Parts: sequence; structure tokens; C-alpha cells
Amino acid sequence: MNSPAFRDWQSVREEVLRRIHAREWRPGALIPSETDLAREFGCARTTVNRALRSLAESGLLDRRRKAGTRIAAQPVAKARLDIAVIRKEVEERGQAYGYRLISRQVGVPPAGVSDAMKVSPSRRMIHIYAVHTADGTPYAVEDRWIDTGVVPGALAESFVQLSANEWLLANVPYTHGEISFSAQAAGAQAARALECADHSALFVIDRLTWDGASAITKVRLLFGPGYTLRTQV
Amino acid sequence: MNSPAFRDWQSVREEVLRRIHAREWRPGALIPSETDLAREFGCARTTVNRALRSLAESGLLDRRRKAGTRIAAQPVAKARLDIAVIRKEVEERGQAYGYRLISRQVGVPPAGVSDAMKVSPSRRMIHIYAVHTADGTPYAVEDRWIDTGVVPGALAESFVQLSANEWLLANVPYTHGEISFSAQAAGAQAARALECADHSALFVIDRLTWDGASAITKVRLLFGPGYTLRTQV
DNA sequence: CAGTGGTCTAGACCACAGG
DNA sequence: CTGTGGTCTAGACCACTGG
Repeated sequence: MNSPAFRDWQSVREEVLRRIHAREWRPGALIPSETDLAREFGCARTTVNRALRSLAESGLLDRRRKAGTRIAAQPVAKARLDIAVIRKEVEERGQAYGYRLISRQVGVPPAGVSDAMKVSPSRRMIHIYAVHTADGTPYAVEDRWIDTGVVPGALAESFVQLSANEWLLANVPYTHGEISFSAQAAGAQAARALECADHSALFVIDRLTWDGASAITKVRLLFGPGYTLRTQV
Repeated sequence: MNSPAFRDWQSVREEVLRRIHAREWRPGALIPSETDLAREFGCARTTVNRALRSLAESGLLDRRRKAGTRIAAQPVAKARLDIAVIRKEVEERGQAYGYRLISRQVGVPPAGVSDAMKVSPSRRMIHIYAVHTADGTPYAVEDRWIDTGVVPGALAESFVQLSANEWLLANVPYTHGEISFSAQAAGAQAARALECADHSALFVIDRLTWDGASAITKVRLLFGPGYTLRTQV
């Protein structure tokens, strides 16, 4: 009538999932302690801990010392998005990747950019405007500012062959980044680069990359109509 | 000259991060085995394993049995998005949440929906059209289909007070889901519900929720201009 | 076939927070 | 104060896969 032995943490995880799904343990309910479950499952507490920790990371369980473990009442879906280098993204779709630099200049960025990067409004940076293509058709437009104070090496790069995206990844260490997603109507310049109608709804990814307290680069990627970012939960 | 003792997995993680960042270990390089690191750090191999596993999950390391552990050459940014219930999302912004049902009908969904849900094109479902508000202004429009064959209980719900979103979460167990993000121009109906201009660029979240092999519901959320989804990497 | 990561165990101590 | 999860240890076996 009872458990046919749970030998590894994944099978424990499965069993717990089953009980949640079968409503044996209802949302908000307190489940037995690790020690009790270990006894019931006939395995070490460490193994139970591994399984429960995994489920907590997925948002299905709420765990607190002394308070115990509860089934999350309103599980927050944790979507994991893998933001790869654009070249890889295109190649994984089985398409031929292409890159074309439209302009590369040194100048003072708009206030929005210098603010976000937390530098003086008069700070001079490299401005890159480029387009990434898939099988020859425009895939995404890249609008990037690079702080030459933080990355002096960028001044020597033309970014004609190698995109700033990949050059930075290979040459400049970073500590963390902020990413945001939004929608935006295509302006004239973007519409031309993406070969789409003016005011088309574009998918936008903004990324700000830091090395400690210094902003390295801020990039805005505009994706043409039809672009979709997918994930599993 | 050497390590002031690394007692827990988080400090080991910090040290490995430091070495990657300082380029002591370059992208693509093979790092010492867990056993060697454990000896160097003066801790158990388990502890090193925990730290390296954590970094591998973040995409900074590539690990393979026998082949060893390498610094990822092109780290894939793993963005973690927390998709909460809309009500919570609004409340966390410090705004007052509101919900208004626009229509609730039973009928046959468009082919795109029945295809995605893998049911017969003639399958009858509940169709919900509703708007979520923040401080009285439209925040998102919900366009949802619920398979009554899978969730018969939904037929008894009016969804006037409680959004389908929350009712389903509380009452219907699911096993997994697919989420996708895109941009789309506002149609007439959406523009009216969101009180924005026709053809405005809207941020779109599509979610398809499964219970094993049966699709429970498919929902499309349209967010008004200015909406941004943020995350850290 | 041998080296590496993946995992399990039993026991221990600790940090935290509920009562 | 006490119960719970969080973690560390030392040792062991195993699975995978490169050479």
C-alpha cells in the first residue's frame, strides 16, 4: 500500500508533484517536514531537501524555517528566458545569419541613455547602429552606446565584421545586467532598416550591462513584426 | 598568499566568479576538477559541487562528465521572469487593482486556438473578454478560451467578480505551460478596451496551459502602450 | 577504460523564526 | 525555547563519455 521506495531526488520530486496535482496536498496546505518525508520515502533527508528545494525554486512551494513547507497558493510562474547572442539565435532557427553595420560614430548620447548609465550627460560614447539578418531579411536592429571610459578598447574596433554584441561578450567582463521587454511603434529609421511599414508594432529588448558600478553598454534591439520570444513553464 | 578558507558554497561561488571576472580563468578554459578545487579551498567536494552547479545553472559554466568544467565562451543570459497573477502585479506597483468582464460567451474558437489546444475545430469553449485596470486606467486586456470538456466547473462560473485567471489558478491543477511574448498593433476592439489609439504598439503575452496532454486554457493578454517587463541577469 | 561530474547517505551543527 | 529548513562533511557508488 505504500511507496515502492524513492531512491533519488527526482523521483521524490515527481511524487511531490503528483500529490500537489492530485490535490492530496491542497494549495496553501502545510506538508510534512523533511525529516518525516525522508522517513516515509525511505531515503536521506538530504535527498528530500534537494527535491523540495528544486520545487521551491520553481515557485510551487513556499519554505520557511520553523514555519515549514507549504504548497504555494498562487504559484508565480517562473519563466526562464535564454537570451543568446543573436547570431546563435538565428542559426538555431536553421537560417543564415548576417550582420551589417549602418553607422558607427562617437558622440554624446541622449539624456535617457546617460541617465540610465549613470554618467555625466556630456560623456562621449561610441554609438553603433546595425542590422542583423536571417536568410538575408532583416531580423533585428541594434542601437547601442558603449562607454569608452569603461571600455577604451572599443575605440580601436570598427565593428564592421564582428558585431559589438559578440566583441563585448568575448572581451569585456561584466558582473550583471538589466533586461526589459516592451513594444514600440517603428520610427522612420527603424522601419527602413527592418524593411517594414512605418509604425509597425516592434518587439523591443533593452539591455543595460554593468561591471560593478560602471555601466559598460546600453543596447536596444528592435525586432521586426512577427518576432516571438517563447518559453516553457 | 592563499585562500583564507572557503567555508560555504556561496563563498566558493564568489571566488569562482572573481576568477572568471578577473580573467584568471578565460572564456572557454578548463578549470580544475571538483576534487582539486575542494582540496585547494579546504572544503568538501559536495560544497564545491553546489557552487559550480549553481554557476552552471546561470549559464556561466559548461559542465560535462569526464570532459570537466569549462568557462562558457558565450554565456547565454538566463533571464528569470516572474509571471504573477495580474492583480498582484498591479498591487506591487502600489496601484489599486480593478477587473471588469466585458463578455462571456460559449462558442467555437477560431482555428488558431483549437489548433494550438489540439482539439477538434468544432469544440465548444467558454470565451472570456475582460479588462484589468490599475488605479482605474486600463492595464491589460484578457482574451481567453477555456475548454469546458477539461474544466466543466467553469460553466458554473460567471467570472464577473473573480477573474478567470485567479479562478483557474485556485481550482484547476495544471502540469505545464507555454508562454510567448510578442508585439502587435491594437485592433479596434482592443484599442477601445485599453483606451488607446488604434494601431498602438501593444505588448502581448500568450499563455497556453496544459494538464498532461489536455489543454486547459489559452489566454492572450494585451498590455497598453508603455508597459515594460523587467528582469535582472 | 579511466576520469569527471552526479548523487546518496548518515550524522552533525547552525540560523532563523514561531510560539 | 524549540522545531524547521539550510548546509557541511567524509565517504561511497554510479553514469556518462572522452580518449
